[in-house]
Amino acid sequence: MPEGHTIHRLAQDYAAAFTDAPAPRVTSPQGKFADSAALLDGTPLTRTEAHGKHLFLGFGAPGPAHWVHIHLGLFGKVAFGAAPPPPPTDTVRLRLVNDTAYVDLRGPATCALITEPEKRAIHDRLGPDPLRPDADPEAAYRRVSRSRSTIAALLMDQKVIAGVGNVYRAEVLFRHGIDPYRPGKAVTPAEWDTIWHDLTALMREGVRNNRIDTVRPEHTPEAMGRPPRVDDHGGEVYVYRRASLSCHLCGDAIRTADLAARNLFWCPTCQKN
DNA sequence: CGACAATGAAAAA
DNA sequence: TTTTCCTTGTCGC
Repeated sequence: MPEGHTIHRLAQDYAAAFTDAPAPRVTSPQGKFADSAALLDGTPLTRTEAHGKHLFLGFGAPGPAHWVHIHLGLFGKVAFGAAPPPPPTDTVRLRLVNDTAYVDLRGPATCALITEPEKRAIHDRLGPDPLRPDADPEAAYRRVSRSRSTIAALLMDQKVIAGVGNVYRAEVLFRHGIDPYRPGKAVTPAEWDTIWHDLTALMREGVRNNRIDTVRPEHTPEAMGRPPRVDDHGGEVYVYRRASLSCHLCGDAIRTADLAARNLFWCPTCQKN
């Protein structure tokens, strides 16, 4: 379920299992990364880093000589386990194994060996990431406030803000009653400040729990006396994938539409601003 | 067993 | 704006 929180969590988990440890065996059973895997095999994993939905694994010390750039895309997945690993299936793009742990990467949109300058170029084309300490929310607002695109499209644009995906965009707009079709240039500085800081808090919690929860304590199923969620995306939400179900707050039907090539969900009654 | 959807984004047109 | 790529699970026949 790869939005930015997932990738930051993966950076932590890769580090916990493979840094400060003997160099892992690196393989690519699926084959597409085989040459690079052979090059890295036996080199220690020394750093891991996330920016938006991009994951970077640094091999070699001290400033990593090699970076593996991973992007999960829509359905890439990572699976950690205790050593010894099971025989790999033929879809495992990248496997790391040491004496205590293994990790398998399947179905990524990107898994490539890159250099430090290439890595820098990726950072340069990404907007600020609410989960990174170096993030500058003003840089994002400069783009938002100049754009005629809708706020819903801008939140999904990784050049504007990195790490927000379809769930966080729908949920943060609901939480602040903002009409997803409002043009970016009509978003006030105060509103952007609210959106940014709420995203920071929500996504930090997402990293901690490894899932997306956006429902305030007073609106949980227990607090509202309604049945718990039925959807299988993993967390408790207001509108995401709840098309035609009733809004938790006002009871009106949640709507859905295509926006920025994805399914948008919103409550037309609660999000009129 | 094929069709299809899914929290993404780049390339092609 | 449309097509393409990556994988897995589910649904319908």
